[in-house]
Amino acid sequence: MNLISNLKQSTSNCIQSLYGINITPEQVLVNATKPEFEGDYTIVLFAFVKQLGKSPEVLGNELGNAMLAAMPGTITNFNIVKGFLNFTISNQYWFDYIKHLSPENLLPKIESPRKIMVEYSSPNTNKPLHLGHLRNNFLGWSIAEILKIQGNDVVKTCIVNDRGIHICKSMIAWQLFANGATPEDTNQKGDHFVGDYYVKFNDAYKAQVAELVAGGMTHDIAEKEAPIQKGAQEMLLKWEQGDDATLELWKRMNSWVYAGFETTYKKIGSDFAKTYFESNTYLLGKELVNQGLAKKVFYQKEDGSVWIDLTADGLDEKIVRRKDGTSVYITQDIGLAEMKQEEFNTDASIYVVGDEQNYHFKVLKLICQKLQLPASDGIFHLSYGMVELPTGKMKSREGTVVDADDLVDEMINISKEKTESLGKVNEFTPSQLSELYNTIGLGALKFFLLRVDPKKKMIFNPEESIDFHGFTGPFIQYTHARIKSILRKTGTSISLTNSELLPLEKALAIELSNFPAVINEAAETLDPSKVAIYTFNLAKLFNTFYAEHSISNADTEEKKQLRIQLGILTAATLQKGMHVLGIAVPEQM
RNA sequence: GGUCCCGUAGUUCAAUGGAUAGAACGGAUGUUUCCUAAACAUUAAAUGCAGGUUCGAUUCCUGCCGGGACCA
Repeated sequence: MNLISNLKQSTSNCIQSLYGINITPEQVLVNATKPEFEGDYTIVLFAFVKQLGKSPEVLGNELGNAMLAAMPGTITNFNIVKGFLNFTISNQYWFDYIKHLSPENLLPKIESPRKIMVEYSSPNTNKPLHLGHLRNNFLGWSIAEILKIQGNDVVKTCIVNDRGIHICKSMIAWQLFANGATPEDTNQKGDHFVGDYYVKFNDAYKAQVAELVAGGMTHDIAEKEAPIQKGAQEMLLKWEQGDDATLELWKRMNSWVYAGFETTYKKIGSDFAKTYFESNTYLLGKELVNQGLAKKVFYQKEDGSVWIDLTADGLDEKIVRRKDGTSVYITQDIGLAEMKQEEFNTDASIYVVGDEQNYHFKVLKLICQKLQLPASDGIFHLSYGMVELPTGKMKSREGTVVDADDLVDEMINISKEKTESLGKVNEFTPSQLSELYNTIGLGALKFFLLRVDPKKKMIFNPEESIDFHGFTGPFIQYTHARIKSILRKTGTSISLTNSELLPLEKALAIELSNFPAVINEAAETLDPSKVAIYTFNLAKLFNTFYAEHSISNADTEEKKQLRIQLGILTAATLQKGMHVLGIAVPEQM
């Protein structure tokens, strides 16, 4: 049990034995003591003052003395300022703490691991990945790793939206404008190649609409009558009828896209235990709709369309099957939920999907619950905010998207220039250099996107490149590399003897001890930014320590040993923290 | 029309109802005979507006103003 839990439990026990009143450990608020006051941890007394009918001073004294007796050797002193009871923790406690900590036991495994699915990425096959997808990919991967490092069994999955009208748009544009060209001919990445035809479709479509409007047609009708739009719709119909030529073209173009995606996924580190394709799953939901009709979860209107009434749950009525019998988006998701559950039988299923779909997922979960699908209570929508440009939302049709591959390449380039200008790794081989540039460039990008609370929308300014200084990935990578550089010189076999910790040494010990709680909180709230902020604070604290105290030239041998141990533990904690963010830390940079 | 989310230094982000609202970038000023200056130190700078609940509100409630998303 960690110190903070002990303090809470002990406070609860002491209040029980002093006053006979039951306060649960969870009700006890323990904070780190503010630097301007004496002490390490603070218990906020105000919460109990009224219930216990004591003044904060009297309560503080009685509780303080009882705690002193309850945790001998750990608590050495206490003081009371207003309603705050500050405890000083013994030097011996912290010394023993870091003595027994090692890179192998930084994180205790949780007692009751669960099997959890994380679905993320979810690309469309009509265009390449953009900045928004990067946030999704990094978040999904990180959440999965955070849950995994706790000891859970995690399955990463991906659903590819590989069918529908948007795919047909790229297909028809290719037929019309490509003259049979392929990605190989044009030396282009397949996803970009196909994406270009999606853009070409929209350009042609706009031109045709404008022409029709000029000829006297209203805008609304022109949008429906534009020949290229009609062509796309006919193509969709043919696809659904299983027309051979259409299916062949569809498979061919999708295969180009998958090759492109694979390159990008490999580069950014996304991986999946299983990839689902909507073209394989979209029919399944229909059967569940029939079952739902039989169970009277759904009802049919006169025109034949099928609905669910969610007004009792504070939502609207929602269509689940069109009058022509075709499935809607949510029907497919019901089918997919069932399919995943059958295959993996997980306790929980986390969907990493943008917050524009909040309503959709509320409905999905409710429907699954009402259909009594297994584990539908475990459905959780990890809703993240959009990445916006200073000018507003990114729109692929208007060419205002920040392309994922371009951005990744740019970041790697900047890290190359920066590294070269510093000239610290001149002895690296070309392949080591290239790996380092990747590590740093991607580290900067991933950290930038993960350091913000996922729920909040974030703004990305393409005019200003992502920083390599301050609250950034490279800052932490640098701190790690510097520690490793020291450890290469001092060696890492050490023997610790008792010594009095200096304030910065103690501060490091306390910060290191917070790591498990941070991981647990990040897992509970599904928020990697907690880990990002923690690793930054730890690195910053170590840098302050580094500037203040020498490790290899410490005054005494026992100090040197102690500081080497702090270095080992800090480096290992930074490495683990960054790992769950998908960021590698170099030995040298 | 209905539902939901968001307004914190110049900018991008923090702050389970707790002490004097933290960081980073940008601005100003310093630090390299000594373990990597992608670093460290000092400094100026903010809770949209008006009420309410509370010992205590950036946080909870109401209204307003401003931005965004979704449903039909």
